[in-house]
Amino acid sequence: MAARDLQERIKKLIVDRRLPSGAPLPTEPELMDHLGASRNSVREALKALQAMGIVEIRHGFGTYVGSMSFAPMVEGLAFRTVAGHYRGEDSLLQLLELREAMERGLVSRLAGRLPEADLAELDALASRMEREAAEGASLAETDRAFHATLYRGLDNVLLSEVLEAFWDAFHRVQRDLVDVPQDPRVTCRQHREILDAVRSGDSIRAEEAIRDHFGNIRVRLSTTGAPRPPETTGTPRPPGTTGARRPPEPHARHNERV
Amino acid sequence: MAARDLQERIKKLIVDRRLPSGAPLPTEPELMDHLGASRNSVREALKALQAMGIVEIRHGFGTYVGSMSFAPMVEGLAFRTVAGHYRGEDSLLQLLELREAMERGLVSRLAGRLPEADLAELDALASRMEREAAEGASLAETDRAFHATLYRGLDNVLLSEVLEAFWDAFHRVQRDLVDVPQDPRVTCRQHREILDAVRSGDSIRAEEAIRDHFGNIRVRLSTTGAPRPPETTGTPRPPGTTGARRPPEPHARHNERV
DNA sequence: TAGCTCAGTTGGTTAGAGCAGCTGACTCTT
DNA sequence: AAGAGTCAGCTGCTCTAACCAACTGAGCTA
Repeated sequence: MAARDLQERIKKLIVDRRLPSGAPLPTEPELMDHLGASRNSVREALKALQAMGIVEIRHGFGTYVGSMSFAPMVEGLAFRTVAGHYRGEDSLLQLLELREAMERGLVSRLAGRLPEADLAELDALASRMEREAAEGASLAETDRAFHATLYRGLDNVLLSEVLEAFWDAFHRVQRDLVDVPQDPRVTCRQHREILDAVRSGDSIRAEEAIRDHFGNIRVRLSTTGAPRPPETTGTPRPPGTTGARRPPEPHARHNERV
Repeated sequence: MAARDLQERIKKLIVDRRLPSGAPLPTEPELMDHLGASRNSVREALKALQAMGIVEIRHGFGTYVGSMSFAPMVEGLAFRTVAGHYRGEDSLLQLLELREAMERGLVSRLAGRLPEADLAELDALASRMEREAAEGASLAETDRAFHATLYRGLDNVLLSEVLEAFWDAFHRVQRDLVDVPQDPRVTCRQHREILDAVRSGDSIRAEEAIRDHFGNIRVRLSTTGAPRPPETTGTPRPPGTTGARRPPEPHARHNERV
């Protein structure tokens, strides 16, 4: 009766007091008093809120209103993808398609509308990428910056963050799961093409450039083999005990909508 | 040193044992034993995982591998939007733009590719919406079903779920924050137009239909006034105590990337 | 003045007890 | 024998009390 409520009440407290990101929340004892719950329950509620990015906890320092970034979503998305991958689903490909769908829909909107400053920055990033490719260094960070800079011009923070979140989730999973045999030069050329297309203002061409880029990644994904299994440790729990517990049963979803 | 680790280790346990959604996890005492932590710490870790949708807890029954739905993301996204709205940001509009961007990018892909069965279902939904509009009933549920059915044909569960999550977040916030004076007949006509465009296979027209539809919602949003403030209860904490706590300071983001 | 130590704040962790929801088997009634 | 009610024994939930660990700022020391 209390637990779900506590989270709700803490959130209400943040909204009611108009606390901005980074503002200090009451301390645990104060919350115990204010909410009329034990320290334990308060902490569990805070932990859950922390997992949602709503609250930020700093040991020996205090709890604060979180930056509400999408870091937790990245976490959940990445795990979902990894778990699905090991179960033989094409979850990684689906994640890639999600990114592609968003970027394709967006790039046409900013073709020809990007200010010269952003274009110059993208130029610099493309050059850096080429240099890194020549040196055999990792392109990942530059690739991330390229995509982030590209969509910054949309002037929608939420959109940018969601895109970056998807990028993060995809790359984290990709790094952990598959060894991608990539040709850096192709990647560089495709980024150049995206940039050129956007600069020229040709939205059709820009969309095609994005499609080619993702098509390339897609091919790399599909060429790598089946999931590589991790070691299976631990003993599976013996299912034959009495009591309240009902074994396996892929239980019906609880997504009751009100 | 333990807490962050515990979550990680529980996740590893799920992956290593290949537990599918709905599979039972070890009980709290078993986890205490397996992880070498106290009950409290285990519970806090589980609460965090629950908030991320990775784990599902049923009182008096057991803990299970979660459905990994986007319900938690909806929660976080909705809260972020509400908080931003009350701080005077146009967070709700940004959320709407996010939905529009995705749907615009996707609808062109399925123009002309939808099987007749799906088109028939969409027809039925559009009719239902018209009936509801005539009766003065709420269109929300039918609207949700329409959009969900539309993108089901993409055969990408992740994509569908993300879209539905965005829809849910948007409507929950809209319902809580603003009173939208909507003309149901316009909404119905626009859905018909989307359906017709998709059926005809004209992807340009489909994209325009989506843009019109969202443009309509956008107008409705902007006509409503400023944020309606909630009551401000409770006393702001006195900042002048000594000790470890540092007052306000919009702290620097901790998004250190590794 | 520069540096250190220490007190007092913060959250982190552990332990033990009892409460609450659920199931399956047992018992009593019909 | 069939049905309903009860109870034991699982499950997770909440509370209390104590101690540990991170951090800051004031005051002491050199």
